[in-house]
Amino acid sequence: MQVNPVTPLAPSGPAVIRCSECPMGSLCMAGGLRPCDMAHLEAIAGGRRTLMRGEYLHRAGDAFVKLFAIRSGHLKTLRHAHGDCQVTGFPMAGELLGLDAIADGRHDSDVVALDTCEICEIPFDGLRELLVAAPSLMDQFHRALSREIQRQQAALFLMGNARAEQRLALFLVGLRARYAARGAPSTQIQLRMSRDDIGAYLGLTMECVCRLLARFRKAGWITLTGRRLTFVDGARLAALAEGVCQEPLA
Amino acid sequence: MQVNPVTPLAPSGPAVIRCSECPMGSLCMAGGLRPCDMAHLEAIAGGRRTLMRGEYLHRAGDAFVKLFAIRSGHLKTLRHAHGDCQVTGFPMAGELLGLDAIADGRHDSDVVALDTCEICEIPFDGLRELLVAAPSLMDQFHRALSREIQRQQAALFLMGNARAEQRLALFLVGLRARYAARGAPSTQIQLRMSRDDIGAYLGLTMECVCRLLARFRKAGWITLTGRRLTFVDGARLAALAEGVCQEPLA
DNA sequence: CGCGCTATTGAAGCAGATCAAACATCGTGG
DNA sequence: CCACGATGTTTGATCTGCTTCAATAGCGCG
Repeated sequence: MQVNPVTPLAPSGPAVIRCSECPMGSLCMAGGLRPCDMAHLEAIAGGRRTLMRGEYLHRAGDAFVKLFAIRSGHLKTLRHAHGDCQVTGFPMAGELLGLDAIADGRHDSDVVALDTCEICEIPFDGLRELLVAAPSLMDQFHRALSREIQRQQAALFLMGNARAEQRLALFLVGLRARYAARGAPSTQIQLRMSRDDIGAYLGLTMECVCRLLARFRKAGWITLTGRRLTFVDGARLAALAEGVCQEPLA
Repeated sequence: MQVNPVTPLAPSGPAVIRCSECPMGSLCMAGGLRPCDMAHLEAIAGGRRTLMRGEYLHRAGDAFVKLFAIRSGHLKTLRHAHGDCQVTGFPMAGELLGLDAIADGRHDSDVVALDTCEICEIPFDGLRELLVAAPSLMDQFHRALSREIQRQQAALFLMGNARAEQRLALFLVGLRARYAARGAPSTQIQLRMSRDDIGAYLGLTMECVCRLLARFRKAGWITLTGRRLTFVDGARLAALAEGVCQEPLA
């Protein structure tokens, strides 16, 4: 029942030093680069860092010096203001962190590891110089920035228009799709975040998330024991996520 | 009572041809550029366009060819999916549009003029070449992208955590701040969008927006006749926006 | 002057929040 | 090994803020 200890999502044993050999290359910035540009990127993306569960990659207010690329592991990004706290995302392997800090040279969110994470550090000053020399990398970088805007807009749309049931369904199928995009098994996944985190991400309370998960389970769309989630009727779930309103689901 | 017909927010009479002379220069991408870089930008940012109220700058699905810089006027950006429609922003003079379309070469939102607008067109291919040649422009561009991410994150936070009263207060003080940042009179402003638009932006119904505006009016914090809004007790409104929970406001 | 659109106000219903309590799960130390 | 507390999850009961539906009022404009 246990998955193979070495999967694209588990921390790899010895640190991989080259972007060209990184299993996440196609998702991270290095995707679609000419080999020589790749070499340049490797040259500046020297730093590695390992985070244990609960450790912070950075906190709101920290000076922005580097971008971070996730080599493996799962994290959550947080934003707070006067007591309230919102989870803004659950970044995972192959994603880029810190893009929102470029504008004013200071991070405005916390980033916490949900499990053991391997992180690449990309000094922004070095990257800036490199972008000028390697246009394909620059394009890649701009796409990454733009995609981040899209992601936020989609999330915003979700919060504004979808009701709880739909939000959660969308969250689940989105999560599944992200694992699938990484070539990882996606019909059965281990949730790395608490119900509370999910709630804070979707703008719902923990209790509400629980009840909805129970409904999905009773409807036979998923099975869920603890944080082990299995998609049983993915199509039905996806339909709900798309807003196709079916029977009110008792 | 009528404002001077020539203000930074009104469409200027004869088209200004040079970025260096554009009244919005400091807010748009040209801010803080070396004069020679400015000249380059002027060279590629040739196209001008005037939109009348209700006209579309572009629609979801349109191919992405140019970025748009707003020289004057007000617009709204829309996103839809299966019937539902969300207003994602009310861009105004000095802001850049289209950054979300870079990633996949296709716009995924509609942009509609709320009044007469003058728009600069910046061919993206030209800009890309220019960025390589002019590092200061590249930095400026990255800041613009990053700031857009921040804006979306802030909006997301709002939707997730703030209740209706606070959202609307935040919307109003935000609007005021944006006028102030442009050097325009900001204690009395003309809303360019309908109550419905405000609702669709804040994730509320039009009725709810109306009721809240009525409350703010009764509390003596604003006056509002039609779309003419005056801030009377800005501090109180700002306090509410910041989440300082005061008396329940009858 | 009357038509159409936007805005306002009222009454009723409901989705999700809040409060509260039981129940797993898990690491830890006796 | 089990008892233990800490943490996370589940379910129930009640409450409330916002939506929905409906009707009226202003306002601009031909």
